[in-house]
Amino acid sequence: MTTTPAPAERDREPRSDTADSTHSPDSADSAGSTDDFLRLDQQICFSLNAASRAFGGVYRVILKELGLTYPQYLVMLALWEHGELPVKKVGEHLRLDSGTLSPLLKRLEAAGLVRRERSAADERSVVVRPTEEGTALRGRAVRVPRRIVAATGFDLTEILELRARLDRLTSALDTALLEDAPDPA
Amino acid sequence: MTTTPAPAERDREPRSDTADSTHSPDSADSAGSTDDFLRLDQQICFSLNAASRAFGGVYRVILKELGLTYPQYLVMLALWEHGELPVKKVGEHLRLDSGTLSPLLKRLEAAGLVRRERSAADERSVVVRPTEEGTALRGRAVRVPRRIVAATGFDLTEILELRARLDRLTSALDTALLEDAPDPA
DNA sequence: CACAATTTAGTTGTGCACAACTAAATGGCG
DNA sequence: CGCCATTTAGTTGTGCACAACTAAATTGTG
Repeated sequence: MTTTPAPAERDREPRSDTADSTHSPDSADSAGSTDDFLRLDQQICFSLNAASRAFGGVYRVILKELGLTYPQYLVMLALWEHGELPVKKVGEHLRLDSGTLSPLLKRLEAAGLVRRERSAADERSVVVRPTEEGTALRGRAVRVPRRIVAATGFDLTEILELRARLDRLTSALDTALLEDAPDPA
Repeated sequence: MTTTPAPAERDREPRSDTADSTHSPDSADSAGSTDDFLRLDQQICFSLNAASRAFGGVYRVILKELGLTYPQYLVMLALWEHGELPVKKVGEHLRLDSGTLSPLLKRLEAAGLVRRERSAADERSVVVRPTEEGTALRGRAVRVPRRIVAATGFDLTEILELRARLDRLTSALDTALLEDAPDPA
């Protein structure tokens, strides 16, 4: 118990200037009005991040018995759905690039769940397909989503609504990123 | 675009591969329901994850001019709010353990933004406090949240609602984890 | 007081995310 | 045909997340 002296910061009161989005962010300290926005528990991304990691913990426990990590599980989901995919397509489905996928797929291959082979038609492409063992794993994975949903305590309607909202958020953020950091040259 | 021969396996209803002993009893209301749950685009965690990483991209661009990563920014937020904190408390605020924080704080210290010193009262504890430079950075960080909010395209009401929902989700997941995980018999 | 249990940071090892880069194959174009 | 821009995976390096562990200080209890 650290017996912190509690150095008497200013009282942080949830000021009701919240909708004051047009207020100029100019002057230096501005310790009053914009203060609230800097509070940790006001940050949407923090809540998002925390939820994502909380999910990670639950998935870690549940997927342990399948011998998968969560990203590996996502790859297997994509393969179960599509049968086989070039690395490129896997990356599109999962929003991951080869820097993440190459070692991940190598681990899945080492675990005997997928095989990777260069496409004959296009030697640049590497096609990933589940092995028999990988396909068999699907039977054991079927119960995972239900257990996850149960852990959230949300009903299906609420989940669908949240999902829609998050997808819209992701789109907006992607768009903002493209508008802000272009280098079209 | 790889001119995939389109293996025509789009429609899969492989009920036969689930010959395991433990038959899922509950619900099982309609045909194909289990199948749908395994679809990638049905997974709430995937949407959450994607949103979290999309945020990461936006923060990366915005925080670059402050020389901070997102987790480093969160630490600075906590320090700006509380003045100084032992590592333990930082971890509680951010839901991070020492395995993550120790190297992160070391990098912040190397950047000259914080100092770390052993508490005299309790030699186990290490107190983190912002340097003058670290405190000064706050002035430049003040406008970050507004830019983030702008990038989402959400209004404040919607953000608050989403945040509340996510926090509730995180609580539920944490609870489920505590109930499920420990069985040290 | 002695000493075991707990608390607190730190270290090590594994895996993911992503930027920046390399290498090889492909396709377009003169 | 020869050449070059593009596409596709892979590699390297940095940083975060977390489990499992260590070391040291502190606390509780007899």
